Amino acid sequence: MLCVASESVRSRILAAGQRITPQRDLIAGVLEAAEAPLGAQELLDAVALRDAGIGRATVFRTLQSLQDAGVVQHVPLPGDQGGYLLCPTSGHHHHLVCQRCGRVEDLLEDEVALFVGAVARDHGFDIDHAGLELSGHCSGCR
Amino acid sequence: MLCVASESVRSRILAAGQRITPQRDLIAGVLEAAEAPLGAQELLDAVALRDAGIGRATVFRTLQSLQDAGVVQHVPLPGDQGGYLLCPTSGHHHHLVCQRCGRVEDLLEDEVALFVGAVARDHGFDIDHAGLELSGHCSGCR
DNA sequence: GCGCTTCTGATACCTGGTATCATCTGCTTC
DNA sequence: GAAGCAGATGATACCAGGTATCAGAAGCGC
Ligand SMILES: [Zn+2]
Ligand SMILES: [Zn+2]
Ligand SMILES: [Zn+2]
Ligand SMILES: [Zn+2]
Repeated sequence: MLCVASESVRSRILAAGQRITPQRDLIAGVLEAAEAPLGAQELLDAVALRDAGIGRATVFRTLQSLQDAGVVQHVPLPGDQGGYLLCPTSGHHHHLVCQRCGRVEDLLEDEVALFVGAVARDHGFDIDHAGLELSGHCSGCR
Repeated sequence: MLCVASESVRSRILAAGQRITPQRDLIAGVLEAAEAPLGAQELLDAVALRDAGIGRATVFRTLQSLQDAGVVQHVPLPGDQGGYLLCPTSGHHHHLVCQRCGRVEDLLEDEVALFVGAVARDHGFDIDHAGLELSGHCSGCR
């Protein structure tokens, strides 16, 4: 099989008990090569460009599989529906996105945990889900 | 006109330069009476229950108007598309939602600003948009 | 290679939301 | 209180993102 995704991504897919198929390999490869989170339509287009035979449903199913495997995260963005991002690190974490160049940085989860803990304390809540969508302009785009 | 929304909500709509119509009054009233954020379908149903003549487009347009007027906020929720919430305070702020009873509390914006400022400093970003989606269980539902 | 299990593509469908446009109505002015 | 106009409404069609179904195809462990 012609490999499109990196070996590490392929092994993360396998580790989640999922099969490597040419479709998954290609879709993961497209996401891995992207500089910024890809929106649904962007991803569909980019995939169709490389193999027009891949069905719409397969793309969305693969996205779901990759999210389940912790390889891909959906990042909400202000205004639109957000995009999909292939992160080198597995597990739940949060992102800071540059609105101009699309550059993405992972937040320091310690800092996030500190904030969430403080909110939980102040409000007497058990917080078991935090979605953070931070965006702005990076040092280069300011 | 039979008033459904409170006088304060009506005056906030007027203050934003928008007209009071029976439809807006009713939709705002439904949101004002809700205990928890209403999803799109829930709102459509609740509105249709009170006046079946109100069109789908009007409901969504009114939601947009109320958001523009700062009267309603869209709150993202884990899993689904989130819901619409009529807040007593205008302006951009964030929410903490109980997943069980739907209870909503406003976050202390000072605390949010502190966190966002720390992230901005650490990453060298200008952060100009922060969407926070915190949810968990309140003291009563724990 | 074999076979089980999973995956795929086509298609139809669903939800949330927007565009269009002819008609109607809240609000201001007189 | 009536007139007139900007702005709102409802019907309808449309769009994007995403899911359900199902017959057929193909990955992987043996
Ligand atoms: Zn990441
Ligand atoms: Zn940038
Ligand atoms: Zn609020
Ligand atoms: Zn609760």
